[in-house]
Amino acid sequence: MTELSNKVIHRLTLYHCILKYTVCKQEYISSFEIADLLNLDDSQVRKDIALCGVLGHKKQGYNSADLKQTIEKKLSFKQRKEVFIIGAGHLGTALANYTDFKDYGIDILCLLDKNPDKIGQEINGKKIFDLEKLPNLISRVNIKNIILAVPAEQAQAVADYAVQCGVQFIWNFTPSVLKVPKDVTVYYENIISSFLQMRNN
Amino acid sequence: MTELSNKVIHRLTLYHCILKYTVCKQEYISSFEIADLLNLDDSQVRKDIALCGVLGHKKQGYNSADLKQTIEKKLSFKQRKEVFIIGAGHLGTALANYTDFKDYGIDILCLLDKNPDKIGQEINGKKIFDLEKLPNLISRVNIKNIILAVPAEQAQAVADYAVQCGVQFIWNFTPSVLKVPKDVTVYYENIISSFLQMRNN
DNA sequence: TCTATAATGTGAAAAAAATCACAAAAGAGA
DNA sequence: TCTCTTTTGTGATTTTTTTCACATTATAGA
Repeated sequence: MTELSNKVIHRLTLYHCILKYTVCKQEYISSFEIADLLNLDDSQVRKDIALCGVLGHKKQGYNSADLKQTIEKKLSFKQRKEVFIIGAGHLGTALANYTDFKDYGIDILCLLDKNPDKIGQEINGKKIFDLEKLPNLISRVNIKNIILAVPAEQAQAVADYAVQCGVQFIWNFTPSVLKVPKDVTVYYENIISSFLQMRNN
Repeated sequence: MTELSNKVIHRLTLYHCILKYTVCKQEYISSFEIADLLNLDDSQVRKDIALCGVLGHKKQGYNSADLKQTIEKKLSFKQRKEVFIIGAGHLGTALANYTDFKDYGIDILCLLDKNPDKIGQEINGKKIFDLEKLPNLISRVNIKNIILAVPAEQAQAVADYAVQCGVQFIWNFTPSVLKVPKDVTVYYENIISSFLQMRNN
């Protein structure tokens, strides 16, 4: 079982998006159809699919249901990752409301915020706790993953606090680079960067 | 003036995030410092910076203010792109509230939605119009760019309508692949794909 | 049953990206 | 003033990714 590169994972995710909608409409899908929708080279699509171990059928293409399911397995949609969202502002709220997350293995346990008006409220069935409760929560459920969705100015300070509480993994939605110890992983989600790339093309 | 690749743009955006915070604290920053914060190779940082045309100083590094400003120029932060947000749900609302956008050249004109309860309301000073008004708006301001932030099930139908109204450019925040004519550009913003890449590392 | 063709699967080549390695030089400190 | 060190700038190399090209073959239709 080969490791997939990020590029391949990204494309497979897009193939899966296509399959979600075509699977009930067409039994087979060809590499040309997929390539055409995404402006890719068809041989690349075939190579990506080959990495998943799915075999196509000459003159027909790939079995949609089979391919969809295999991508899900290969990308481990069933494997769970539980996270706290820190920051219950607009972005944190949008993420907490993003119901698709669970289909891909993302479980949002609850939100944390410093704003007393927000503490105690619920978003999409998820409680908002006082940020001070983070150590309690971590020791109780032993989850050390957070989504950071606070204003950029507060990002470093909140990250420092989270790290101090034992957080090991930060999915950073703020447009800021975090200084963290070597054993803590930060993954940058940067909408601005996407935009600038987009504009450049 | 060389074209920058998407990878370079992505990294430059992150360097800029660092500079935003260090520029007032330290006059010079070295390729090693940047590389260390982002887990990159230092020579790569230097090559990226060289592409911007910024010269460093031996034994000191790069002038922070100069580098920051040059990145802004190179990535055209000042160049504006005006967009409508289609979908005033949680995601659309979060995006409309994302005040940083304007610093990077993104101007959100207004939102559009089909929900009568939302039409007429305002988010962060931006009006929510009836989606039916899209043709009027397009002809009035001649902006043909949209951010698509509707539920995935509706994405294709709404995209079809938008294309029919003359939209040329779609920044697609829904987890779905859109079938559009060849002259329409779709740019996929896929949080799920990021997550799956992240998990794989 | 036969044939034409549309699709796969995959080596080979090309292009792009990342890493390595090191000369050069500017500044710090003796 | 001299030396040592730190950091840049950049060729060369390696690795990764993409594209090209085509042999193969299963199926649809005659």
